[in-house]
Amino acid sequence: MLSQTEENYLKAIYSIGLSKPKSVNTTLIAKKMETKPSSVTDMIQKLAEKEFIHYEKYKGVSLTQQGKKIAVEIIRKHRLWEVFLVNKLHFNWDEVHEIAEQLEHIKSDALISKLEEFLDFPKHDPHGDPIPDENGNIAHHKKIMLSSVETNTHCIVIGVKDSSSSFLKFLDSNNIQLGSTLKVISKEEFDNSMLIENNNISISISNQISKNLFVKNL
Amino acid sequence: MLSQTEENYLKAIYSIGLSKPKSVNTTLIAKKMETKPSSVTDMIQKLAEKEFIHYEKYKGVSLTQQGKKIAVEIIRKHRLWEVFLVNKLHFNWDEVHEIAEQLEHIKSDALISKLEEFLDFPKHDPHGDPIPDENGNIAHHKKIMLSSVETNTHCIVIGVKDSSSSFLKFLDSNNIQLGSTLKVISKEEFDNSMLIENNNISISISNQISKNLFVKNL
DNA sequence: TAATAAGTTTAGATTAGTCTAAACTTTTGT
DNA sequence: ACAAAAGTTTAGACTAATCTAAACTTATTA
Ligand SMILES: [Mn+2]
Ligand SMILES: [Mn+2]
Ligand SMILES: [Mn+2]
Ligand SMILES: [Mn+2]
Repeated sequence: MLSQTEENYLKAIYSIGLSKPKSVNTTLIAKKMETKPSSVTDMIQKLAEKEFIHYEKYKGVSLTQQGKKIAVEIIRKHRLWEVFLVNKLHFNWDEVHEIAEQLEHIKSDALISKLEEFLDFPKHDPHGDPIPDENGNIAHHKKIMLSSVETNTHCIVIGVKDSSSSFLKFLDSNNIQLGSTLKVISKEEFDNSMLIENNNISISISNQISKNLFVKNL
Repeated sequence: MLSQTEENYLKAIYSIGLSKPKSVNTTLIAKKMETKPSSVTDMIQKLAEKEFIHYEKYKGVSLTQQGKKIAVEIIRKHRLWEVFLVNKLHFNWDEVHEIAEQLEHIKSDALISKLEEFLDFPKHDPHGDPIPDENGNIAHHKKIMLSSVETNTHCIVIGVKDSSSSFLKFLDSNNIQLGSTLKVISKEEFDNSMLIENNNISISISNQISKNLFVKNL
């Protein structure tokens, strides 16, 4: 049975791998895990030994089939628990990540399958990220950033890229949620900020923000 | 912050202390924790150092105020999670202990208070054990064993002493739940077995069983 | 009450996860 | 192309939790 730490490393390697198609290296893992590169080296040697990752000295790592399976299972659990925390316990979407970070390590297949049923087989977590099914399949629908939406077009918010509490609180304070319909009023060429309309209220949004909001066309 | 292991030790010391009013000694803790006495000695020295227990070499241990507070908090979390698993996820009462053993270590005060509210402030876990309130107060109502109920008397099942899966499954197979009304038909002096009636069906019950069922008078 | 048994602690290892400092390899930029 | 910078690994140390074997203390009982 894997330790929590090992599970967290596999998850970190998986998620770095998604955004960085080049090799997942020691420094990136260290940053993600908030630890030192030397600690990472120790751990990846152990994980390679156990055949959860491919590893060649100085060349970075990638997940094996086994390793990927486990990473996705942890992500599935993490996201289901986040749905529970928001939908059932009424946590705000910026408060759930830390707790899910712990809950994702509870070991019980029966628990997660009953939880999924209790939640009515949700397809997305509270930040719009897809929930893998019990076989590890993830529905990756392609993500359009709000920043690339044409002027005078309507769109619906379907996810956030950055789930930091500060970003989510900013969205809350502007009444932007998953499902909100936004209209792009104008774009400022100088700094790529944009003026958008939400609930008949116009808001000015920096490029920093609009790059972190995923939308779909209405 | 306490480790899971430290929390489990404090809980074990607390629960041994309830049944054994004499000193809680190394061997008993080792048995409960399924570990060796030498490991227990190491741990109790650490817990004494941190002032969670009183400890005198060769004389056993007892919880300090701080230690007791933590033990009760863990028990509160354990029992609330058990209620969640049975009432919301529809686990059977014999399946929840192991999972709650993990869930009880999740660190989040907000989580447990929202969970408690979600469950509608339950007073008892699925085995009839009282759930401590957020201040650590436990309602210990005195427990009558079925074995000591008079012949021809009705009573209601309010708890089980032994929550082992095998005992709970036995009760299931005889349709005995918390809240079941039982009538004592007769007692056998020879082996202290008794004949009882449940849902108009009579069942013969060994003393082993009747000593592990808590009831209240109807 | 003194020998034996039972229970407890210590000494010395082991494994997991982490760290710093030093050594080593790869990449980058003249 | 080669020196400096950046990145990675190793060596050695530390803490937490566990173990076995040996030493020690307390309880039992003849
Ligand atoms: Mn999350
Ligand atoms: Mn985690
Ligand atoms: Mn339990
Ligand atoms: Mn536990």
